[in-house]
Amino acid sequence: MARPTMEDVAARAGVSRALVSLVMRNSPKVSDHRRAAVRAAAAELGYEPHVMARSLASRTSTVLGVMVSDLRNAFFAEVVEGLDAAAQAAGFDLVLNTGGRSPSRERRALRSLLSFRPAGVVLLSPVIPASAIEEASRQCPVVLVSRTSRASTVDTVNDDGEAGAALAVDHLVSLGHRCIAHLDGGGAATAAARRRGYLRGIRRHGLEPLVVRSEHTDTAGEKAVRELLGTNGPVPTAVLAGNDFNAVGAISAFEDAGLRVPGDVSVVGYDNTSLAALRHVSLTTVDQPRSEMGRLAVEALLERVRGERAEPVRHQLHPSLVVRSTTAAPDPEQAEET
Amino acid sequence: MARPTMEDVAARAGVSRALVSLVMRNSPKVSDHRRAAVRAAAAELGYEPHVMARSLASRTSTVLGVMVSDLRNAFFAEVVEGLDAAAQAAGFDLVLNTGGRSPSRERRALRSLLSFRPAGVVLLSPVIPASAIEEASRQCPVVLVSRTSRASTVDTVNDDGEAGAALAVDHLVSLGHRCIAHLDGGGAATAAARRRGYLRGIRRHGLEPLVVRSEHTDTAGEKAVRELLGTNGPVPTAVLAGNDFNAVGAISAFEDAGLRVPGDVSVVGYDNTSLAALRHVSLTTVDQPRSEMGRLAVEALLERVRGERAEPVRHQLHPSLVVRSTTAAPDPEQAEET
DNA sequence: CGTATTGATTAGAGCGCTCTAATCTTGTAT
DNA sequence: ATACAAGATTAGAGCGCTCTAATCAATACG
Repeated sequence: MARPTMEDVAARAGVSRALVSLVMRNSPKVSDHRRAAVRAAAAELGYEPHVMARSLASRTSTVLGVMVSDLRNAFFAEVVEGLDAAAQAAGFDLVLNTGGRSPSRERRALRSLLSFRPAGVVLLSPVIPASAIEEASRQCPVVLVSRTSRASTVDTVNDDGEAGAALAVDHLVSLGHRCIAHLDGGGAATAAARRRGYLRGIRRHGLEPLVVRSEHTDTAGEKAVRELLGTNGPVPTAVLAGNDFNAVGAISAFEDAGLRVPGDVSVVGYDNTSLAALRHVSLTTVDQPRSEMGRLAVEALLERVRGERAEPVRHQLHPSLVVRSTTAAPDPEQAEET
Repeated sequence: MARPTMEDVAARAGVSRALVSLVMRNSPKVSDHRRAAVRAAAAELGYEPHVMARSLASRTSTVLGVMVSDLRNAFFAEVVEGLDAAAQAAGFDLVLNTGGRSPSRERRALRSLLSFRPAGVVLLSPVIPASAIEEASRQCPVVLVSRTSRASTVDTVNDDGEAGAALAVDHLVSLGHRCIAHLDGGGAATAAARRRGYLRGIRRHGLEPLVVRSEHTDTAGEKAVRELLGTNGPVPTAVLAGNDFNAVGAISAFEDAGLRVPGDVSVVGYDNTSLAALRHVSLTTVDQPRSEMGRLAVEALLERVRGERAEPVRHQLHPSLVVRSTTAAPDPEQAEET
């Protein structure tokens, strides 16, 4: 298992270690003759440079640390795919951790990532306090995805949740809905913007807002809808869920209660995860360009690494509405009742 | 951004670099007095050891390379969570890559992982040829998840797909089904075992097998069912899909054709991904213990690393059936027709 | 024919750490 | 006091690489 070193290659090719180093880094100042000899020797030995040794010697890193709060959430998994694609293209590698939405675990995970002296760190929807993030940003560039920051040392990549939620409201209103509820994402980092967008949209159309506190899970969505149906207030003809999972839970609860989606009630999700795209679910939802977000996060990091930029950048991506089969014009009868 | 080194801590604490090294590694042979001084100095400077330098000097690695063919597939994402948990517990970090089911990309990804001189490598359902895997296993321990191998240098972690599929068939038969089709997973690594289990189960009950070629995606599941319904052969009263995605696609197609699940036709998935657990989907499926698989993969690697074992280990996990709402006794009328 | 000049190659120090072997302190027995 | 373990501390080499500065070879020029 002892792999060959640069020294071995040098000996075999009959040159110095330094020359092998130049060849491995594709330096132009090597004669074709020697280059070929080194290449051949390396191939015969199956030699590949040791990234850690390289990193140590060159005082640079090709590692990007990634802390993902929960990989099981398809949204994050897809952002990670985007990160990976961009990183591979730029010759970087990802060191990945999960934080499980627990501040202490996240702190440990972040510490672990930083001990690699990475070129940069991506935090996907972290729950640790801003101070911990700023502290990390003193060690290397940090970019936040799905979380905002005011620190001038950290970049952010978010979708414009306010615009996205407003988009969904506009869609529902244009279908004829007048009573539209929002299942709030509770403590989730993205929840506040979505709620603001919902409220803004509703008020612009002169309607009454109805916000039900929930969470970004399907069971929470179910529970919220049960509560909604249990009150003696008006039953909305449409619901904007906090995210896709929440929406799917809401749909379940409606169907359990004998209401058809979209016949009796329309449901809109948020994120456009692969779940929403399944024909069986076919959820109308707001798309966040996830791989694009991953790409931008890597790009932001590399700009800092290369010293091309010192001021923070706040990427705010334009969400778009994806209309599928869970929204339709409201049932005329029911609409009259309201 | 220049982080403190061991030298800085040593100077501040008034001791040698070697002593700081001992403290950082929790060596017992350091006096309490000095230990406290070093700890204090490290804390004041915000010092954390540089894992790469440590790795280089100690000739050991705390890195585990992970190549995942597709993170978007919840199954893999969940195995990665299991890997992460086990790795963190053992003080290891994951370097993660995706191969996108493309042999050339996978090769590159694997090469990239190996250049870290990792303690071991986990390959999740790789598509590269066995020879490439064996070659890698000469560099460091390799464990395969969801793929088999005969090489004595590589370990494997798989569920017993044959048993799992047979389990599903038994369940359907016990409900009274006599005509049970299987949507084959096509080229997927796990497909063959599942097909074998299906055939074995079907024959043991003296039934006629009906295998439809498909893929492990929801669109393929839909397509396969459309084909099934288009033929003038018997329409099965139950279907064992290749995996959960495939099952969800199949359900869509049945419902589009006016058949109710499970009223007219029962559907069983495979994997028990989070998708299946969603109440809205509530799919009867065969559970693979994903995080356990991740844990076992890490364990196998560490056993090799510690030299505790040289012979290959073939973990074959017992799948279990999770009965939800997509299976029921067949409609008596339709059963008579058959 | 000597001397710049350019391009190709290499020696050697050093990245931040670990690890072995040597050195320095103690405490204890004599 | 004196010797000697046992424990605590440190010097120094080295992990596999990069990078600067120096060396060497080959051509060009007056």
